[in-house]
Parts: sequence; C-alpha cells; structure tokens
Amino acid sequence: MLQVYNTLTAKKEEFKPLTEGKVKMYVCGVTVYDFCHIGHARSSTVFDVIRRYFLYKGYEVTFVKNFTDIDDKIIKRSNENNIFWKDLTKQFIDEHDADMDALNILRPDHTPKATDYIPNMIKMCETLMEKGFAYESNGDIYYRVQKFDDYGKLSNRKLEDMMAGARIEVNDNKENPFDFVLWKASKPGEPSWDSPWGKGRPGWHIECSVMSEDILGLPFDIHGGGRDLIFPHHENEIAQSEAACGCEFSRYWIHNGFVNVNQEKMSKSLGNFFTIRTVLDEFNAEIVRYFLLTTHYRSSLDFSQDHLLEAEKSLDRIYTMLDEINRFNAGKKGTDVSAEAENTAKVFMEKFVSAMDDDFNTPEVLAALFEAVREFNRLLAAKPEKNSFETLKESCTKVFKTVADVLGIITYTPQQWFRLNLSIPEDELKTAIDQRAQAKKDKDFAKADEIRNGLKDKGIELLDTIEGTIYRAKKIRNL
RNA sequence: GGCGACGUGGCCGAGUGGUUAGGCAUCGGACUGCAAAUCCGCGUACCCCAGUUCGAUUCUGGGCGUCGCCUCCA
Repeated sequence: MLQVYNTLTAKKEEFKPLTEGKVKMYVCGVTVYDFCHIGHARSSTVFDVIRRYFLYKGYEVTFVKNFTDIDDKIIKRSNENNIFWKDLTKQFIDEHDADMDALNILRPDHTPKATDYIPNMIKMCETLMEKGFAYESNGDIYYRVQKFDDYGKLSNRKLEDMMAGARIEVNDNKENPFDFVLWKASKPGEPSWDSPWGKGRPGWHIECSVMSEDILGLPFDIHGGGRDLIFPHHENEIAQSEAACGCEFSRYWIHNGFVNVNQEKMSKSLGNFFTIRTVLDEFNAEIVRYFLLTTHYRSSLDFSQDHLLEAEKSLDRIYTMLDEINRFNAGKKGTDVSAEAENTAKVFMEKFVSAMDDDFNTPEVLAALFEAVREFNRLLAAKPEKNSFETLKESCTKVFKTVADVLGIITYTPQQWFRLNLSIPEDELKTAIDQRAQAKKDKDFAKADEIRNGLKDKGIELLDTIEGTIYRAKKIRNL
C-alpha cells in the first residue's frame, strides 16, 4: 500500500487515485531567466522518481511541469542584458532541458508556458470577479483573500496570525495587505497583453491554476514543488482554483526539502547556489542524481563536494560488482548458488517496494541495494558453476533493471563507467599494460610498479586478474 | 510575533517501545610479487532534564541548539 505524505493534512495517507489506474500530477517548474541550480535539480529528480514509481506500479501517469516565462525577474534580466524577453526565456528553457536531460529526468508529458495561456487567465480573473473573489484597482486585479474561508489551509496559518513582525508589502491599491495580484497593469515598455482592464500581464500564481485545470481537469491527484512554494504560491493557487470552480483543486500536495550549503538554504538571494552546469563539469550526472537520492525527499540535504565524492565511491562499488560479474568465467564445476541468488533478488524487490511505498523512501532503497550488492559479491566469491551463475546474472539484472527504471541510476555498463574518465589514448594505455606484463614476467617488479604508479597519477588503476590486467579510470580531481 | 521541521556512532544517513539499517572513513584477518577489488571480523550511537512503562533513541512535557516559511525562491 502506497503511503504519501500530504502537506495539506500534514500526515502520511494512503494514495488513492481519483480515477482507478491513473495519476494526474502537476509540478511547479522554474522561472526561466537563468541557469538552474542544484535546488532545481533536486526537485526535478524527486518528482521524476515519484513519477517513475507510479509508472513502475502500472499507473498511467500524466505529468505536467510548467515554465514561468513572464515575470519581474525576466523583464529585469532582459533589460540588463539588452535582449528581447522572449529570446531570454527561450534560451533558458533550452538550457533547462539540457540540464534535465543530463540528469536522466524524463521529459514531462506537458510543459505549458504561462504566456500561452493569457486568454484563460483573463477568463479566470473575470470568473473570480463575478463571484466576488477579485476586484479591480487602478488596472490591477487582486484576489480578495478574506472572502475565501479556507485561506491558509495548506500552509497552516491564519490571516490574523500573519501580521505582526512580518514583512508586508505596502500597496495602497489593496483592500487587505495579503490580497495578491492576479493581473497587473503593465508599465510603458513592458511586455503586455490586452485585457478588459487595459494592457497588463499576469500575476505569478494564476498561471498554475489555469494551466493545471486546462490540461488535467479538476480535481487532479498530485500537486508538487519545493517547500518554499507552499506559501504563498500554492496557497494562492488553491484560493484561485477552488473559488473559481467551486470544487477541490488537488487531492495530494507533495513538497521536497531544500538543498542546503553549510546548513543554509541554497538560494539566489544568499548567493550560495551552484548551478547544475558547473557541478556537472566536475561530476558525472549520475553521481549528482545518486547524491540527490541519498536523503529522503522531505528532509533538507546538505550539498558539498565531500558528499559528491562519497556518492561517486558508492557508485564505484556498485559498478565494480557488476564488472566482476561480467568478467566472471563460470566452469562446469563450482558451487550451486541458484537458490541464494534468486533469494537475493526477491529480498531486494520486497524491500524496494516497501521502502518506496513508504512515502518514496529512497535512502532505504539504497540500503537494500547495497545489501544485495554485498550478497552478489559473496556469491560470486563462492565460484558458482555455470548454471547457477546464469541464475545469479539474471537475478542481478532484475535488481538493476528496477533501479535503473525507477531511480534512474546505474544506467551505464561497468565498461562504460570505468572509461568515462580515461585521460590517455587507449592504445597508449595498452602499450603500457603490455610493458608492465613483460616486466612482471622478467621479475622486474620495480619497473612494473613504476608503470603502475605512473598510470595511477593519470587516474588509471590497474588490476591484475587471472585473465590478465584490466584497468579502471577514475576522475582526477585537484581538490 | 505566528507557524513548522530537525538534533542518531569519525562523517553522511534510515529506522524502531525490548532482537542487523546502509554508505564512506579507520583498524585487524584472508587473498596478492606489491597493489586493487572482494570476503570475514570490529563500532553497545541516538542533544539535555523530567514523566509514562517491566523496559525509550523511539511516546508525553519542559529546556537547549540548528534550520525553514510568514517577500521572489525548487
């Protein structure tokens, strides 16, 4: 039974889709005016894994993730860079897609852009005005927060409690300081669209209300995003959508925790962010993805180079095991490990499902995975005979197919993985290996070790096996 | 001022009212020309105080500390 933590009720609940066998989910995407950072990578990875798990369970999933392609920051940035705002957003949508592809995040089924939904937004504003939930003031349209009884239900706060000490925007156009803008009159020179209230552009929250309803219909199953979107963004979406349609908006609300740097939230304003792009320069995307899954999605996650290095070592351990299996030559004589091999896969699959069913507990899945790795290593060390070795391979394949399908990691072959960082031409390396083999034959161990150490400085580790010398290329880091 | 989260062995990080998380690092053993990898062995951790209980890291209350939201933010 799948349990999902629902922000709306602040507890884990059994997941029951609105329509049997189908899941409709909407995740808030990014505002496209700059490169994405690791915080975006986390959110994207978390919801990608959630989506993949639903697929794994056999659901038909409709996954929507929007682009906010008009807002103050976009206007500001395009002015600064002297670039047309549409060119700016186009560029960073492409950059976003490139980063997400690198991280092995499945493309959403729909990626609506705010500016493609202006007529629907205007219509929703009109509906809200007709129902008394919105009002016009100097060309702006505001949402009348007092009118919506449930305001605050998602973020668990009351209007009365929000005042003292809080930083309240001063705006004489508003009836109440917490009223928020649905449509704002544009200043001269700003991008604008015609509306019944003159030229203007949309407020932030309304795009998600409009696009989710248009694509998924109301209500839908899951709405997600980073924790920082709970208030005001998601609270306001609820207010808009539920007031406009008079029905429920989203059944489950899922929010991922922050990525921290030195115990502080990674954010643009603090300037402590790392873009995905820069991190990928130094670390393979699979390392980053693995790292993002080592902590439960609702907890905060401390970003550091040391943690990425640890993640890299963990992946090396897994790929090493897979490599050993690939290279193993089973003979007719040997141990029968069939039963144990099958059991290892069975135990893993059980743990995998129960961990994922428990609010997508990926760290527990990884623990189970390493237990399976140790077990496969142990069975391999027992020298299985041919038939049971085949069983072992099948069991191993089963485990790692699931891991690749749902977690989106271990997508390389071990041969690929250990060659990703090869720093010298392969034939040069082969020559060195041959020379060392000759030196060993001549019992010239000093020369053999010299060659080994020379290669090690280039990140290449040599391993002497029964079948000969093999190598593994590791990333050289100047840390 | 309001709301909320968290505090686990050297580090990271799950979890549980009484029996093994897991990874990384360290150490010992097997193996190896030397290595590497692997296997085996090793860690009696759960912020402090009080309470409930036969028994609490796990429940309750208080305290201390860290962080987040209340403005744009994944």
